[in-house]
Amino acid sequence: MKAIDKVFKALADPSRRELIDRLHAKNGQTLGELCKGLDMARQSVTQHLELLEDANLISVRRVGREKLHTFNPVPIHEIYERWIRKFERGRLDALSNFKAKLERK
Amino acid sequence: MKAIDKVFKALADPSRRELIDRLHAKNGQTLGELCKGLDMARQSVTQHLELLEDANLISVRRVGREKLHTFNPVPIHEIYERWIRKFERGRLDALSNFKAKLERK
DNA sequence: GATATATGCAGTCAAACACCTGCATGTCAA
DNA sequence: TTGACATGCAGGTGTTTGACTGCATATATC
Repeated sequence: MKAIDKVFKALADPSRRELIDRLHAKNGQTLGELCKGLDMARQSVTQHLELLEDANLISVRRVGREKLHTFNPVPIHEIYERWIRKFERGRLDALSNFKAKLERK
Repeated sequence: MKAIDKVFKALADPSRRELIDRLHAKNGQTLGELCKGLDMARQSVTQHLELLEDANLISVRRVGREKLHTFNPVPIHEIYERWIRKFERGRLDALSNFKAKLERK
């Protein structure tokens, strides 16, 4: 499976997007920390995190008996650059008009 | 299911993203047209299109015996605004610095 | 060492997904 | 009106997903 496909798949689930949001708000959280308030079993959270890791959206390091998670924004940038940006053509044009106007001053 | 969830789900499949790409390249294509080159049965394509329509990513109108499809960029804009943009903070800051510099001139 | 805590591993299960086939209906055109 | 064409509808199937439970292992703390 292509890397970009994994990212889109990973983002398809609301629980996983919430996990990303939480890590973006506070990086380095443990598995246990991430479980709190996510009304589902620890194992389910683990599975979601594995999927996110496989899509390179988070990275993991062990410290003692704890597992610390870090959000990686690169794949989301790539999705934006390679796929979403082309649908934002209008806005990009607006920006380049803005620049052009300034250069004419 | 929340509207934004439907959009993410709809984007999770590569075939559906290809359909969007194709409609973005050329709007108003019929079902038959969209089937060509998409190595799968017509019914499968229909299902994908239904899902895209449900996510409001395309709209459909009938003309005679044909079904014409039109791409709607709004949900993708919304995903960008409501979810992706916050991870692009660095770039946004760069833009506002750019503006600030200009205003100081 | 004993106990509590954090996470890992294996297996189960229902529902959703992504595909298919066969037949039906509706529309255009000769 | 009849034949060709575009799409719709119903139902079937194998795989993946998203959740669970129970038990195992590793690490910190007393």
